[in-house]
Amino acid sequence: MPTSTVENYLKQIYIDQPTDEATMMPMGRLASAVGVTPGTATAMIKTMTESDLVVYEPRTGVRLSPEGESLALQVLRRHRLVELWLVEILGLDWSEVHEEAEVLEHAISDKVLARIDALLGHPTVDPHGDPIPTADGDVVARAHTSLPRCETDKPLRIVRIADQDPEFLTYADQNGLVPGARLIVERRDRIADAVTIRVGGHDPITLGTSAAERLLVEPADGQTADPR
Amino acid sequence: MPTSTVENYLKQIYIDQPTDEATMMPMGRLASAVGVTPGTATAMIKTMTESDLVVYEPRTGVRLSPEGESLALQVLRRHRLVELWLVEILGLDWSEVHEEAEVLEHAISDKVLARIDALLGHPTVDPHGDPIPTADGDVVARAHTSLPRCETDKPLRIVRIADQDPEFLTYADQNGLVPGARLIVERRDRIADAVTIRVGGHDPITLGTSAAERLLVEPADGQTADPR
DNA sequence: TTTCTGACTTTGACAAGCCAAAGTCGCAGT
DNA sequence: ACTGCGACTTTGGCTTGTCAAAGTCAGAAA
Repeated sequence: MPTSTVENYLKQIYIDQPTDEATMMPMGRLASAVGVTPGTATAMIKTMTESDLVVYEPRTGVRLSPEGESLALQVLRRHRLVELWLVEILGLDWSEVHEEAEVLEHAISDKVLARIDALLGHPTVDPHGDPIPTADGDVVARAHTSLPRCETDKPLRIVRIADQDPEFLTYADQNGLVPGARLIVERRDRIADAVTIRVGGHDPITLGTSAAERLLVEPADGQTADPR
Repeated sequence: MPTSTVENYLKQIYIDQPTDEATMMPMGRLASAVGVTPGTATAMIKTMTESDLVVYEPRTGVRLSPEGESLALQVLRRHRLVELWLVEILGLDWSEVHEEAEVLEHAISDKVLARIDALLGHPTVDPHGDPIPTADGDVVARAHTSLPRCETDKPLRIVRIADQDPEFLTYADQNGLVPGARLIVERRDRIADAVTIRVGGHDPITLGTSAAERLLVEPADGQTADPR
């Protein structure tokens, strides 16, 4: 059984994969993702290499082995199911559940997880729209586009908010920017580096591109199922 | 914040208090309760003395300080609420929840605990009949008698099963020996060191005194409230 | 091509917990 | 009062995970 420290390293490496390339994560980035000094990360990754959880190339970076990826997916599954449980059943605010889940994900047994999964009706996405890996490690990712890359004046629906920062999430929530919400891009301004959108009945909002990038959307022409 | 190791030591010291005497727990017993060697316990208790969580007298034993007791009660509250949640909401078997709760009790935040408490309707006893301390550290213990000390032929009700061993609990469950169940003592046999009881509609069962001691009961003359 | 710089690795040290084994104490029994 | 033995404490050592600081490398800049 991996320790919870090892689980965290695995999770961070997995999350860092931008698409699904077999690309290497630089040690510096891993270190700051996990919240340790680079030296610590190097040491940890070396021992994880012994257990065949990762592939490590000095001065290049680190990548998950198949076993490592499978473990990372289990951790992610626990994390996201717990988040959803906290929101749906216990009624916590979606902006604050990430922290809680961060601890709980290392304490939940398979048996309890299975019950929670059933209680929630075998959901496929967490409160932020992130996909929940299945018990056998499949991730059914929804196709989506980052907001700044969308055409203007087309109906869109938010699939996912790719940020865990409570401040950002609270802001999003207050402006109706939750998974499932419908919106259109009114204007894109390259010079101001901003995107103006209109959500449901609300007034238009203007977001900087870097914030807008964290909103992932899909076309909302017909009546596609709500992601939750 | 105390580590989960410290929380476990505190919990074991608290649980060991037979009644509510300010008596000392011998180090040997603490060590085996926590599952470490005596030397480890001595070392740990010394550092806990520094933080004023316990009062330690070399070669005599250890006792909780007021701060220690308050912390122990918080841990116990988490443990027992989690146990009840596992049984009532997730539908796990009461014989197996102790192990699960042992881990979860160190991972649940106050906020989540409060939600679970509310979800369960602010319960006062866990699935084994053990009292759940209130958020501010009060324990409302139900008066009870150990089965072998009861009169024969009087109606009794099980208040509590003072054992966490899954095997014993499964046996108890299969024989209807759950908190709230009614029974009468048919016979006590000093020589055979046994007690014969009859539970509800079941056939009579004969238990050794040491097993019967773990069943705590109260008189069931009138219609007292069910402990759950 | 050489140098410089920033990213990475190595090294030494530390804290928390733990064990095994040696040392010490107190009390029951003579 | 003395002796033994069992319970307790001490000592030395191990593992995991961490940091700080010194050392090294590779690629950008010259």
